[in-house]
Amino acid sequence: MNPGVTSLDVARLARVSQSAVSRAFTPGRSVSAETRRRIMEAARALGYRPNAHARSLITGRSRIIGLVLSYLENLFYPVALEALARRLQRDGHHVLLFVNQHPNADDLVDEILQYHVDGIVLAASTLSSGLAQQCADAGIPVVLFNRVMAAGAAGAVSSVRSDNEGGGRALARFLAAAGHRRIAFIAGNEESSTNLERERGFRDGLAAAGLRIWARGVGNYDFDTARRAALEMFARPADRPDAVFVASDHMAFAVMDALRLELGLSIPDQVSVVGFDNVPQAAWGSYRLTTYEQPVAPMIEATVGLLERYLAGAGVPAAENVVVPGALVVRDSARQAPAGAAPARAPGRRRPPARGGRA
Amino acid sequence: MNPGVTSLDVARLARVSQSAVSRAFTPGRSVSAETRRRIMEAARALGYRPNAHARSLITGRSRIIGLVLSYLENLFYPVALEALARRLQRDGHHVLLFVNQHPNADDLVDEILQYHVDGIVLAASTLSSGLAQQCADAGIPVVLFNRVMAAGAAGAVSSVRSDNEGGGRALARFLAAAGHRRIAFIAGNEESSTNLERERGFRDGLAAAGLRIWARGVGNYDFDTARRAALEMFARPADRPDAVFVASDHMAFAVMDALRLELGLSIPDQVSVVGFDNVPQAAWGSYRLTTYEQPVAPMIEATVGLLERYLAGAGVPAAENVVVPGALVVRDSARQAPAGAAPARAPGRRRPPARGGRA
DNA sequence: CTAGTATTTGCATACGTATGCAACGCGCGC
DNA sequence: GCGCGCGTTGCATACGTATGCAAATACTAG
Repeated sequence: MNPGVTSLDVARLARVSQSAVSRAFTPGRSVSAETRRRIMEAARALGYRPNAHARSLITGRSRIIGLVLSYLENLFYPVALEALARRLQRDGHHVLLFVNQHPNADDLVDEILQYHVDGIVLAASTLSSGLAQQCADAGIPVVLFNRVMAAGAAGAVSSVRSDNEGGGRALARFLAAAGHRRIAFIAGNEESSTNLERERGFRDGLAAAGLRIWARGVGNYDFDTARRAALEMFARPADRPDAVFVASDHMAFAVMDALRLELGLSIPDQVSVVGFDNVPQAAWGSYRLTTYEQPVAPMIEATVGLLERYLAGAGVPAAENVVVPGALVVRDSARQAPAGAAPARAPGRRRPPARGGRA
Repeated sequence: MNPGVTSLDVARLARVSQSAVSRAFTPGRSVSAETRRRIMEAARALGYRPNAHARSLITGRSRIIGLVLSYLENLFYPVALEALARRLQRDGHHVLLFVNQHPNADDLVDEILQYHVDGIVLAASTLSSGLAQQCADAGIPVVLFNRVMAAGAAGAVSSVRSDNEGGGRALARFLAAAGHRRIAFIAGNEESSTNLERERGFRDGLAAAGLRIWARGVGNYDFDTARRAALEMFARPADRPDAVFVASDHMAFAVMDALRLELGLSIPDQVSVVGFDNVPQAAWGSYRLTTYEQPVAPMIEATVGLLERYLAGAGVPAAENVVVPGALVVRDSARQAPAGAAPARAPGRRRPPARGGRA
């Protein structure tokens, strides 16, 4: 029966002081080998485990990272969540989950701060900036994952994201090189930084090829909204786009289904579709989606790196905005440039993901 | 600056005792309206929030539920996770996440117990039973989600699952009624209770129609393993199955892709495919998978209900095994019985999910 | 107006651990 | 042999809150 057994009980059994027990369980504290052995033996006999709450009450660190997210149906987030939890666990940290219910964002701040988390990861492309700012004001390091703050409100809020703008540009170049001329765009949440950056890069890339966006719809990062946007966009055969960039893979699947099954279009013969994220499903046979990869592992590594740097040095250093480079992943959902004209088809693995620079 | 401001600071500013502050923040404690107002005002002015760790040190409740899972790529788990977190948040609880790294299951127990969680939800169809037992021995209520313990080790471990056996039986009946005769099965993890129950129900259902499993493969609940199992199973055209039940939707997608795109088979004309779970993707146009729904909302409700009953009454009552009824969801991935012969096609919503009985 | 009760408040202590400080023992070099 | 320094150990206290108990206050009935 574990609860109730305290460091004092262990101390009594091992015939040492309570402090000794505490020190035995704190790496880097000075305890003789013999004493430690006796203590550990007693601890095992009693089934003792240090009480994390008492511990964090003293030390001021909870070894808990708060994670805020809002929409798990887009596989990008579960995958990132799993990677983050695994990575933090390696260093003895753990993830406390907060799901963002829209109306009461303030309550959420309250709840997070009560737990005195060591850091906060905000992983939701759509999220009130106020939340981040409030937490940062409370002196807790905040890392935005897959998102940046609006330019004005700098604050002590860091961010990690992939190269959304570069990705958008690469996709535009890819579509243009394949000879597409009527290229459409289906946006995610129009106010989200991810969408703004991807769209900007995409427009830039098109402009470089002397093109503009042919048609534009809004999918709001939601499966069914994206489906309806696609149906509307492709309603009139006359001025139908011949390619479409959908701002997330998750929406791109909806678009592909709508085009193929509801409108009877053939992909990529009649229309090319490209997405963004490279979630696992993008590799599935039914989609084989050409997309821009957000490299989860390096992004998580950067996120944890930022957090741990904060934890090591007391006080919150200046905010950093890390941009992790992604990579174009070419599959079969989009027509390709005639051989020799454009970037070659990447057959297997893409270039290895590297640690990002700063903005 | 929130950290550092304590109930004592609030007390001083509001000219009351620290106890009064504590009571003002504990619902149900006796404080006069006027005092509470003054306290809350002072608290707001200082940006005070009660320290959850100090609180749980005293009360013995952390308002934290530990959640253990291992594989988030199957959307069933993210969806359940989101529902669980949302539901718990409503009552002021939160989810602390533990990802099961296989080798060191014992370390995991240690980590969980250190946080003195109020309860544990084990949501992974494949997981060492020892973990559950150890936590239960420590006096913490454990609920297995989508899983039961092997018959022998009863213990104080409760469980919530859907009607796997009934689901398997329903799917068998459905396939048999449609006139299939060479009906195959692709298993998940062969030792998992979910797979055992689904397979047993399926065999029963086939037997009732005078049939047996025509061919059997193992997908281990993994996408690519399932794909390979399907390719092998359908390799020889001569004795090819005409229908296959895949033990989870996640694997069923792999199977459908393999059959259609790698073997050129037409679904459901040449072969019917049915799955289990009814994850969101099963409704997507490319799959339109006929499957048996595990009703997430009622399952979560039952899970939280069990936990809260434990928390209300001190001590852990007897273990309960809740079985939530599911429902067949008929779509287009499987041939249907000729009209009038078998259960009619369900066009829209299925019957509303209901609270389960006990086993 | 008084006695009695219900409600509110403060005091003191406890929860389980970490840590500064002083005391102690040991080994080393001179 | 002595003094010095280093590695261990115990003592005492602090972290921020909840709560039993007694004192004080407000309220009701007679």
